[in-house]
Amino acid sequence: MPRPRSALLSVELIVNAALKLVDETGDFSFPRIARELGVSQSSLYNRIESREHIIELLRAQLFEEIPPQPVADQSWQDAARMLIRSYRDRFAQHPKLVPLLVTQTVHAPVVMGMYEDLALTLERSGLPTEDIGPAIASIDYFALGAALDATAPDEVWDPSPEQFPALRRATACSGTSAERVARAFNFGLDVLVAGIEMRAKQEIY
Amino acid sequence: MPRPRSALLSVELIVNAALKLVDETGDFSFPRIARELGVSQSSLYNRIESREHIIELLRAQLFEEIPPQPVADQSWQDAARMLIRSYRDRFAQHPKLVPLLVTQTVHAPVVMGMYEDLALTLERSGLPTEDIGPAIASIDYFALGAALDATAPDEVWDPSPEQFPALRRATACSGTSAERVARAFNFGLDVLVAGIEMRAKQEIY
DNA sequence: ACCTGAACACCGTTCAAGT
DNA sequence: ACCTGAACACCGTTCAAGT
Repeated sequence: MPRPRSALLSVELIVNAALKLVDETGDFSFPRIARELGVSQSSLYNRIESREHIIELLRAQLFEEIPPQPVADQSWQDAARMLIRSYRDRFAQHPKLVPLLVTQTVHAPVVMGMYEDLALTLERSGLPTEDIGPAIASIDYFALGAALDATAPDEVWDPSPEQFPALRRATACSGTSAERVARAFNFGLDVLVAGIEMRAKQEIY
Repeated sequence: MPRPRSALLSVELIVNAALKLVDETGDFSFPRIARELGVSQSSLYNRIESREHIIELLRAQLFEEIPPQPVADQSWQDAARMLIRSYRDRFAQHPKLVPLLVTQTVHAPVVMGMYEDLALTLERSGLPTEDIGPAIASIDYFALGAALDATAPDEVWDPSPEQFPALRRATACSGTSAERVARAFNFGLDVLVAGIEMRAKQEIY
């Protein structure tokens, strides 16, 4: 008797169903994945270990969808800008996934690859070795925060002008929420790269 | 017949119980708050509207525990550094609360007060008006990311040296997790302020 | 080896009922 | 006005039982 041609389930099917649910509803659950795949809830545990495991697989998925681009033949500034941008773009692909990712430590080796590229790039900047780690972390903080903000619902951020005049001036003509986030990201990216450049030149101590 | 001397419940009691549970376990729930206060779960809904409402009250609590310090009699650089630091310190007070806060939009007016101070400070830097919003957002991203990282469990971040040599060099002697985060925060803070200073001087475009 | 059904210990929220 | 108990529709995870 031949063994069954195809199993009902696979890690890939589970991850895809989870991602689809996240994109559509902002979250996933075992019951809903099982329903989506026409399978019982408990059978999922034959392929994956836990909810956290699924989240880790989703993170890896984010880095496998868009292959990393070679970056060695540019100035370190342009290379850094490119890496940070592509990091952000991965999150932008599935914005609703971001909140699920930020509270969990990274295990996926694919993600490490990007950190490695960033480390290599920052070494070219002339930044002292002990500053490379902090620089990577700072960039990570910034990109994560920006990704989280992009997730937030469009809210008319109108903070009672009479109480907060400077804030009103600052947010007066800031356009749509997406434009606001994009401008903030571009600004922060320039400022970070410029700041790192100064630090590398020892112009700040 | 006199009315009861004191109600069994108050918003303050609920918020304090929730914060205690978060500090101890990393989360709160209606059943556990109710048990803590010796009260039925459904009675909580007489004082608060939803789980999200409690989270918003916890955020406000974070800003009321430490009163904001006056900041007008310093250089804008020192003032900015101070504001960003105190922002981060609020999170550090209750690290396990941070993951609950980052995925929810801000409503608390207390928080707006800090943004207003930051806006006033950045105006003094000479930054063009249209850059103030992006600057505040970038700082917010950075501080939030740093706070999230401080929450993460101490993990020996040892990424198989042979695969990621630059990453290994960067993280070689980075000490404890708390030290690592502190160094990253200090580095990023300097870099951000220096970058904003350059931008204000039109030295970058 | 893989899948199912039932069970367990949790959630947030609502609502009729009591005082 | 405030509190309770019961109910509802959800969770993640385990495990004996089937094939």
